[in-house]
Amino acid sequence: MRGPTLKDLAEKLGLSITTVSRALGGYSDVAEATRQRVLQAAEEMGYVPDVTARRLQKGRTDTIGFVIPTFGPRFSDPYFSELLAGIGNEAARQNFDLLVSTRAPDTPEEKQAYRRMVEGRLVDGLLVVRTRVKDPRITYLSNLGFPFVSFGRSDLAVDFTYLDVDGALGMEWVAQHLIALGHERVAYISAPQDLMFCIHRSKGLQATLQRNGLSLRSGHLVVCDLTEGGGFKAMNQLLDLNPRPSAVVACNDLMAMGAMSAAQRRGLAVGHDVAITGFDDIPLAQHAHPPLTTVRQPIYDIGRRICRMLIRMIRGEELPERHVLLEPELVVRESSGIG
Amino acid sequence: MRGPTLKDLAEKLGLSITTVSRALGGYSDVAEATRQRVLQAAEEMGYVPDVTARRLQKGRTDTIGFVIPTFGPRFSDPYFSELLAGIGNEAARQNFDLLVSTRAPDTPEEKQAYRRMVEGRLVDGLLVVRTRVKDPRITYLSNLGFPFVSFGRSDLAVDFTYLDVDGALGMEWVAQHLIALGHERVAYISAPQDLMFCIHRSKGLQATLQRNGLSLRSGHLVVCDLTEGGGFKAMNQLLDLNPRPSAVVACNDLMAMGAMSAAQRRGLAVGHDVAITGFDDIPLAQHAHPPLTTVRQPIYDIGRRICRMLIRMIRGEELPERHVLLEPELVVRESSGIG
DNA sequence: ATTATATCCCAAAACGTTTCGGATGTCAAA
DNA sequence: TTTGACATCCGAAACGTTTTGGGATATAAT
Repeated sequence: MRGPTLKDLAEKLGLSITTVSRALGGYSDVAEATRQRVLQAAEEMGYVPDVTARRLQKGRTDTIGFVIPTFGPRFSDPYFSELLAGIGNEAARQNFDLLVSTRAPDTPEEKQAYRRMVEGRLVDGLLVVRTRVKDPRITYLSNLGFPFVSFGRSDLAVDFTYLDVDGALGMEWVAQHLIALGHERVAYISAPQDLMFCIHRSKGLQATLQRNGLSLRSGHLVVCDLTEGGGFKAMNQLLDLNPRPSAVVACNDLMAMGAMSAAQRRGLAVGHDVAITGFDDIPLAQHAHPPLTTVRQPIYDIGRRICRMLIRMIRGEELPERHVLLEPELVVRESSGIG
Repeated sequence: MRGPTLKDLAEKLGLSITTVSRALGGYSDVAEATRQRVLQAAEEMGYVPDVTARRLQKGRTDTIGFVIPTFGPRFSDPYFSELLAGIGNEAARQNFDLLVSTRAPDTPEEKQAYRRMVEGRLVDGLLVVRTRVKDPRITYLSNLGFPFVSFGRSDLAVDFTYLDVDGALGMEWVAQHLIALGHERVAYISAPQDLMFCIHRSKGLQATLQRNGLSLRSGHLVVCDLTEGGGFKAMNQLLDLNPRPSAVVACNDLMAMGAMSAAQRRGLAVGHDVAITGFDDIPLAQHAHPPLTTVRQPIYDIGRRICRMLIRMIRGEELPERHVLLEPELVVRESSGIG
């Protein structure tokens, strides 16, 4: 059941382990004829090097780690599957393996997953996503000098390599769009405020409103989790207000979909009686009814890019930019107003 | 930067590597006092065993592999993130690591990913999902006798361990539901017919229609990929027909959402002018507009379960059932008819 | 004939564990 | 005093690679 080893090959060929190894490694100090013999025997016997042994010897794993922050038992987020596809494809392209762990954020289990990957030397570098205020993961990794790239900034004093999307700018566009449509009672469905991306988006929204003489009235900011269910509940709260908001900005698309659902269940026409916007532009946004106005960030590409940055870092290459801030793109569809 | 090894600990304590190792391993042939000394020193120096070295010695990896079949660059599927969460959480609970690869199905790259994991001895077992007709992955793994559990059956002669949801039964219920509502012109948006789950669903649908004197008319079966975009295009084709179908059954929820979108873009009221159903019951189905009639399968639990089965298998334990077939559940919402 | 230079090959160490088979010392029973 | 039993510890081998630092042989230059 277990495959042949270098030793088996060497014995069969009457060569030393060293020579077989070097032949396969393409070293120039083995005769071309021998090399061919080795190659052929390896092929015949179905030799595949034992990755574990190689890792132990080389002192590196050629593996990158990714701890996915999952919430609750039903973690169903199209956003993450797309990010994962980007990361996975890029890793494969560069001959890296990908070790994945799914853990609830800010728990001992999450901490343990990071420690295991880092201190157990399971991976050469880590990808950190959904950065949080005073993110302990970043402190931990920075202190150790362990290679990592984060998708999202932080409010810590330490300097680290990250890629982020300018959420404040995205929300500025959303706000301007809504203001241009004449909305004055704008409400905001926010994710928990310890998430950095949420903080940036909130700031962008509120700053732009204020610059235009508006603001979130009391009760017009409601916090919920990042799911359709959360958005649904939050929207119901908002619609109980009197007067109710004329426009509702959600922190991501999933929440926006939930919000639309809540409005529609009350008989309101989204895009008419109330404007709703999201953030992310997941593929479903385009096929929602009505199609969702949102802010696009290239999730798949982001996955590839942070993965590429990390691998460069691991290889010890100099990164062209250690801090990347992407401009998102406003995508206007019908949920924010028809006509 | 690299952490301390057993050797470092042993030197510091004036003990042998063996004793330190056995002390940490909780063996009874080391004095309690020594054990405490070792434990404390390990704690102080922040000793964490090198997982790679341990793997090489033990001859197993305590890792399970999972190759996610991804389509195209934008692979955004809530279904998979939920499945992954189930798998990941169960694996972690049992102290297994999870190695993930993302590859397009039926490509040389996919084959290579499997070979690497198996023959490179990177994992102790594999999870196979989205089984296909004459699935080469199953043939490959069966021939080698490599431990794996599949989510989905196959049409191969070989016997292997699987868990599946009875798609035929699910579709039977969908069909009966639509027939009870009086529909006679039922159309079907199918996924590529080399996917086993699709075959089962198709059969269930067609058999039930036939048993009731109905059938899919020509042009009423259209095949597309498993995305919203696919469903959207397929639905447009169906709506160009004259007479157009009065009910459209989609092979999964994502496609159903696309189909709804297409119908609505033509001014049709879903659930009124045309009935639409899905399959999976992703969380978004509930918050679609109108909410989507669909068939529920417990994706998260399935993830946990196949993972648990695989780990049992790896541990050499006897499985209570090698073939599990779950009954899905019809969830009637408004997209199939209002009133 | 001697020395230099390639060319081809290999033994042994190393990576950090776990485990097998003793080795040593102590103490009680014979 | 010897024997056995027990408690505690350790040296060395093993897992399968890669790499280091030569060694042997043949050919070419002096």
